[in-house]
Amino acid sequence: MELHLAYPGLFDQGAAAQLSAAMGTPRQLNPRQRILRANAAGAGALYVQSGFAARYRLDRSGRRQFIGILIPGDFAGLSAFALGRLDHDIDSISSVRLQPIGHDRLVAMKTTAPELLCRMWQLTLLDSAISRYWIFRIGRLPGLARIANFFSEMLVRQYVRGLCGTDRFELPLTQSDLGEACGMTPVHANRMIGELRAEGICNFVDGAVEVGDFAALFRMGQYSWDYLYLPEQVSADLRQRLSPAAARGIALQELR
Amino acid sequence: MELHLAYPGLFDQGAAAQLSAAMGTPRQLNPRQRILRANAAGAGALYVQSGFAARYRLDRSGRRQFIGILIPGDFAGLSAFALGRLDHDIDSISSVRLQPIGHDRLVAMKTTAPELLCRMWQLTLLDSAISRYWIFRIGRLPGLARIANFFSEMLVRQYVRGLCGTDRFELPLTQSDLGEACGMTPVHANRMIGELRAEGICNFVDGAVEVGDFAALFRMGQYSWDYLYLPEQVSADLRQRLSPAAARGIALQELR
DNA sequence: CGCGGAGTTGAACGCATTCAAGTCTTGTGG
DNA sequence: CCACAAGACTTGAATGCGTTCAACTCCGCG
Repeated sequence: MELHLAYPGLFDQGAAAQLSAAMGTPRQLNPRQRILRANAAGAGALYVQSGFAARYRLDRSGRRQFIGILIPGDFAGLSAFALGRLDHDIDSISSVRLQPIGHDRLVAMKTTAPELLCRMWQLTLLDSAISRYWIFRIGRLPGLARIANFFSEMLVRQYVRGLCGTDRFELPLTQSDLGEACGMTPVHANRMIGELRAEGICNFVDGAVEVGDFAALFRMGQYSWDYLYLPEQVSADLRQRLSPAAARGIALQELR
Repeated sequence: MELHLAYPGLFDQGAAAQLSAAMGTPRQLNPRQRILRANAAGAGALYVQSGFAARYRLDRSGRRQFIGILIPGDFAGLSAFALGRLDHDIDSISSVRLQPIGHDRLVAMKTTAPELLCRMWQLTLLDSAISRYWIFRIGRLPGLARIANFFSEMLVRQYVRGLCGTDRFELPLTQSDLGEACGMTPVHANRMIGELRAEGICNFVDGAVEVGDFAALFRMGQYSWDYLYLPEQVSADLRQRLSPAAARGIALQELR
């Protein structure tokens, strides 16, 4: 089974094989299904083999705020394993194929493969870094930049796992979902998308984003991927694709 | 050395003693000093013995977005230990007393005290849960509720460590800081504070919050502390203080 | 054929920002 | 001791970004 080159820099060949061996039989979920419920007791982790899912919290009147997106190669429920329960809900967005790693298998790793468990810790820390970046995005950036920044993250996270190129990537969200992810109304999300389209930066249509101008997208969103802890080689590749000029030695500070 | 009953439910007497023993000599920092710099190589962790600090990221024009507040009993730099570097800056807000736990001490724990390291993992997951809740707060709540919700978190996190009662707590932020924490301008933060004061809910003055109406504060902010993973006993105590009626068997659904 | 969900667009409203001017406190130097 | 500068807080007024409400199109599906 393929691990999507999961988590560049974190898992080597051997670790991926070990992980793969620990996984149970996959289960398939339809779009818009509950994957994990808040407060549910932790019971192992779920590896997202394909499809997209969303972590979210509800406000008093029942409206959702996305607090994270799971893409192929992510784990759901790792924190519930370590903390005993989950503090938020997770729903599938598109059809999703999940592979469980039983609670006992994870416990067993403590003795049989401690450094694998250490990698799991790092995964949860990566999630944490991503959450912090979401705070920055929603707290500091105006609407247009917020969408561009969000798209940028979705692009990079998929790109570094070999799930897409730099000119197009899957994003099976509705415009309402997009609003819930970026802390704005669906109507406003729609308008911001329209603006990005009008400027030729990208086009969000049919559950995917067609990227017209890679560099402009990142610039518009003030995007920086430092928080994703990519290995230098991967980061350099991205920098080079973002700006071939920089690869020829011309420094572009603002792109870091 | 006192550990502030740190992290209710996570550390028992023995673990606290072990932790305490691993700590180096404290260092004192003035307000508004850099504690850790983004991209700095990880070098152990810093226990916050007293004082307040803020994690933040800068936007392109140099304005800060707070992505977390460190209160006494928190650790700074734990994630940098596990991931190798830090993705954000940390500054002191007030005077801060920090006690370092060297990188080597942490590494040594892998073999000498693995379950202590496991608790450290849980701490980082708690941080992660708090970050997610910040996304919810900033993404979904209108200005007034945002402030109330933020105050509520600061109250609960300090209360459960025995750092305050329910009628007043330290919060040595300026109104500008408050704005940076809640994703709004200082001017607007000022107005929201004024409204809370006018309604008799709380008064933010001289680096502390005087709580006029505990329950109203939480209600106004739609606050729920489920994400803090408090032990049931602690949570029950809070519930009881929040609403003595509930303790007499009258269910109040909206309070979680 | 009609329904419902997703997307689009217009117009009015309002929350939050911006700009600006002012007070108050604190610390520093004359 | 007072003068002054700087930072924190406060307040008013104008502006504008984003929400809300509403109507309409498009499309897939029963």
